[in-house]
Amino acid sequence: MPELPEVETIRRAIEPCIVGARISDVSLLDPSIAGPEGPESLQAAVGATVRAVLRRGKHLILLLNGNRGVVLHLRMTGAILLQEPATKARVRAVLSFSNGEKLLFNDMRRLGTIRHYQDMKPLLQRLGPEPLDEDFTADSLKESLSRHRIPIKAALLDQHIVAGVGNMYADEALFLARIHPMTPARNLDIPRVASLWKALRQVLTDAIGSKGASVSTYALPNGEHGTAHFGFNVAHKKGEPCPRCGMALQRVMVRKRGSYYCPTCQPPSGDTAGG
DNA sequence: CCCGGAACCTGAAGGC
DNA sequence: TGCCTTCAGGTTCCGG
Repeated sequence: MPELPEVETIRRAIEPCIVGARISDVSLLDPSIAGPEGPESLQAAVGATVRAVLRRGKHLILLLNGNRGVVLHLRMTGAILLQEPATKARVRAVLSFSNGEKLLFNDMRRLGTIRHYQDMKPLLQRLGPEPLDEDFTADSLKESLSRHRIPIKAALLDQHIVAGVGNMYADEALFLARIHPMTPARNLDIPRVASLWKALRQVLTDAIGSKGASVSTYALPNGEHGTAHFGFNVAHKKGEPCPRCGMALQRVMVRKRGSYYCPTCQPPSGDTAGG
């Protein structure tokens, strides 16, 4: 499941291959990948030069002239490949470039999208802060969380509150910060928010260093696997002993999302709803 | 505004 | 063995 570290890893891999090149062809083997705008809308990108490859949250952005952009979102099972896959591929789209490079959009479940934006500004502005940027501080996170009474786990998954965090890294950050996933966001005091802020940045930075977590279908554009999942403490580890205290890790549903945590290290606070 | 739930999608896993 | 149901989760949309 590609989250910020996985998309950032992909960005770094493809950037040197396509920056400065011209998009020579956009081929949609599965037209539904273009979303409601329809496959024709993507033809507007043909002929444009890739000025930069950016990441914003979980969005991968090929920045074109005039603040236009081609935006790829991998959703659950999407992957970007720079070469023909060895086996079991579900290639939904192929972007070809003037320098001979090809980007293959592989996606088993067909939830991923590719879109052309005439102006990137609306997308960039509606997303929350980048958790690894300097303007994302413990104070700004506290200010944002204080406006929501939803469970902190749900708040971390809200892309308007912080961009790029998904189910795995939300659970890992909450474990490091010793916060129960059901705790109402606005009830976290400054010290606990500061712990969470630090944990979020730690978890995401470490995962980028490990080139992402290859659970499910995620792989690098050259087919290699990331290793971040080997460092996980709680994600997808129901029943295994907590690495800190040894207690069996539990899994609960928070807003329909499987949430892994240690019942001892992350006890429900007195004000935790639904505990 | 705030919040919960459905829908999208397909392969794996579990029940009978 | 095999059919059927449920689950996985990022995002958007809809309704109370």
